[in-house]
Amino acid sequence: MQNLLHNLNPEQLAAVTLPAQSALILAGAGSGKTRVLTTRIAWLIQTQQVSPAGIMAVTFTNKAAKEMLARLSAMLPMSTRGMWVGTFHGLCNRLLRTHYRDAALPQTFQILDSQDQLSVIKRLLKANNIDDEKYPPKTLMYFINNAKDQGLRAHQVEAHDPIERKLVELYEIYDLQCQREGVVDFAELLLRSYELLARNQPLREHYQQRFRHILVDEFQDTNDLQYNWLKLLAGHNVVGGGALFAVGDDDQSIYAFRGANVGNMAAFEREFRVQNLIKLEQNYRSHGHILDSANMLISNNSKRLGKNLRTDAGHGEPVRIYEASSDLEEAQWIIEEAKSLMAEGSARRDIAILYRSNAQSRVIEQKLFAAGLPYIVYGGQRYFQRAEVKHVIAYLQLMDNPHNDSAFLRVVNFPTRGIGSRSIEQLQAAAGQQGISLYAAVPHVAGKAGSSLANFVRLIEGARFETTQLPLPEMVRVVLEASGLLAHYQGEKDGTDRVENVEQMVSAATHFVQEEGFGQNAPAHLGPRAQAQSGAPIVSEDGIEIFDADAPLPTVMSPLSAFLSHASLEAGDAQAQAGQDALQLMTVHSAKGLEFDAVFITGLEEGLFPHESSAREMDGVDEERRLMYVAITRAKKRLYMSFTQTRMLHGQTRYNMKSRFFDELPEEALKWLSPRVQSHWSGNKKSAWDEPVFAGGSDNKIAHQIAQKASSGPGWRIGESVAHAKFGEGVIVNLEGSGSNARAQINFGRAGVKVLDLSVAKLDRVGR
DNA sequence: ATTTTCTCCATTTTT
DNA sequence: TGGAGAAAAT
Repeated sequence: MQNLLHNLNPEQLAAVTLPAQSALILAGAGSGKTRVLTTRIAWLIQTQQVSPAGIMAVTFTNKAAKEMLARLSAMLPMSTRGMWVGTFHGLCNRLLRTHYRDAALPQTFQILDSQDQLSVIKRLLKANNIDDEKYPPKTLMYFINNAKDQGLRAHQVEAHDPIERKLVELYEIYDLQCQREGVVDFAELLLRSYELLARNQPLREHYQQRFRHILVDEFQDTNDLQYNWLKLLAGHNVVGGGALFAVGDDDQSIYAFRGANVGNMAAFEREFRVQNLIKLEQNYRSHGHILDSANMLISNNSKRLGKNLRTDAGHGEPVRIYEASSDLEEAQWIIEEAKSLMAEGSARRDIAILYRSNAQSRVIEQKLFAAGLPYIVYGGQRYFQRAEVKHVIAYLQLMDNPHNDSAFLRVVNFPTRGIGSRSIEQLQAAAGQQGISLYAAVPHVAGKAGSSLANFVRLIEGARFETTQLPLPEMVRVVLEASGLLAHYQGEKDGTDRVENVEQMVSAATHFVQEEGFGQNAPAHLGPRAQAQSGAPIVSEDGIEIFDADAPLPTVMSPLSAFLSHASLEAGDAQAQAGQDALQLMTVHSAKGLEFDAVFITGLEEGLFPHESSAREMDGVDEERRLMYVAITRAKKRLYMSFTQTRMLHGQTRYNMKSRFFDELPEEALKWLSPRVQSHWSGNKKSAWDEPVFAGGSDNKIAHQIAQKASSGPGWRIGESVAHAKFGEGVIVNLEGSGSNARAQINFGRAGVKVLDLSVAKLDRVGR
């Protein structure tokens, strides 16, 4: 106990030991948020305020959930059995598996990932003869997910025009189709379990009674449906409801584009009448100059809950800023700097190179490759998303739930077995007419097509009966053989990677069975669920079936069903070599939650960061600023920022101005490394700007004035920076005409792109 | 049934 | 510019 609270700062201690009421913890970057969350749980249990079974902890990613669980089991002497720790989707899946009947789902319902969902939608559009030019599948998918994220079923969505009315209609058909197939998409997991709790009073009360403490991480990322789900579970406005402990940082809200609503923080404070708002402002990560930069930048946002990070570490190194002439030169500079950092003793894995959009990584990768430096790019394809792995999964899905049409179509003719598009069309017609699945429609197709389809059905049935008694990994092994997948990839040239990936499914299954305790002979120490005896449903006084909420999943779910959920909900790691000692390349978004000794923030140009499309969105630039805030606060000791004059984008050279965010940083914390870089289009190699002029703050302004006086006059060139009285600073993007007809197309960034008559417009040269 | 050619697109991402 | 996905050609 003493041990537990040892080394917490006063704010952290206050948060950990709050009374059992709903509370909001505003936790700044690097303020020990996860530590507070886990210590709170441990403290509640150790002081006997609640048993592990009374606790639910919700996260957004599996990684966060795993980390929390790992830290908890290190902290607590007892088992974490009965505690519900997981992602929103994972916990909803658990709820729906346990109460599948009440949720009107088949026991073996399967989870569609985004890929599968899109394929269902494409199929649906085709089956209903909808013009996919007018209704692009992606648009419909976005429409459906958006509605579900707001908790709305098709009939609850208001349609304002004929297009929307059609989308609503298609949403309705989509849900019916999913129900027929026994599949649910990600948003459906949440909506279905929300509706389950909302409509089923005994069930709702059961869980409200049970979870005395619900703790939520990254609360600023919750969408409306997630917030309402939490409200329901926590028994908001219910006498004796549980306590909701929400931890978040409004300044790090960067997922509005996927439905996250920062407003949930303020709503929570108001609706739960939060007495205890605690701010964690002590930062344990970054040096002073870095933190000052972050603080000043974010102070430009309005609508903040308000927070200022502080550190006990000194100022540290200044933030270094570099202007490059091109994206290639920027990449080269990064490599030189990274090399010198490494020469000073930095490990490669402690250096991160961040960018706003994925496309920016290419140039950097090329230069890194040429320099022979090892690197890892985050993001990309996950293990369970790979085509060959999805094929294996499709066979397994059909064995568990043959009505999954997506799975059926994926493998009915893979490896090829003479079932062409004509046969499939026939089958789809039959299935559509009867309102049944493709699998069920097979007997309705006559002729040669019918018999090859029947053979496929026999293959699936055979595999199922053969493997009913087998442990999961052996089941997978049989499927690899029986499906012909393994042979197919073995016979493929350059197929070694695929053979490897496909065979790895067996070890993935082995690993899963051990981890989750599904094996009959799983040793008792392996996991809480392994120790449980098979539990029978408990029937409440109302006669409603309430399973023992601690019932191990094996009692409600077959190992295969569980494994398939796992494959959908935990796509696996994208980068196999993660953790290796290599430079870390990633988008700013994926850097959230991570920290590095040294960080490069690249491409800080108007239009790129902040991104131009953010200008169109409500509070878009504020969100970009929060993104920049996240980027800055990743750095512990060294922070570099760079921008370029020219950049290749979509096959065209673009001339950009430096990001407005530079104007929002404290000058005393910055060190400008380069003068205005010698422009490659200028013949004059010996300009005044070859010498470093910008040592920092005040010098900068003086240099700026001198530059304007020294070089105003005609003879404009593309790429040159200019100043206009009304539009401010801009970059010449194009020149047209000559003499008195000469006009310049100028990108003024915030003011947009203007075409100005050079004989009329008063322009000044700018040396930044 | 596979390979080649064309067309389209282009923030950010987890589940 | 370059990658993915679809249509077209062998």
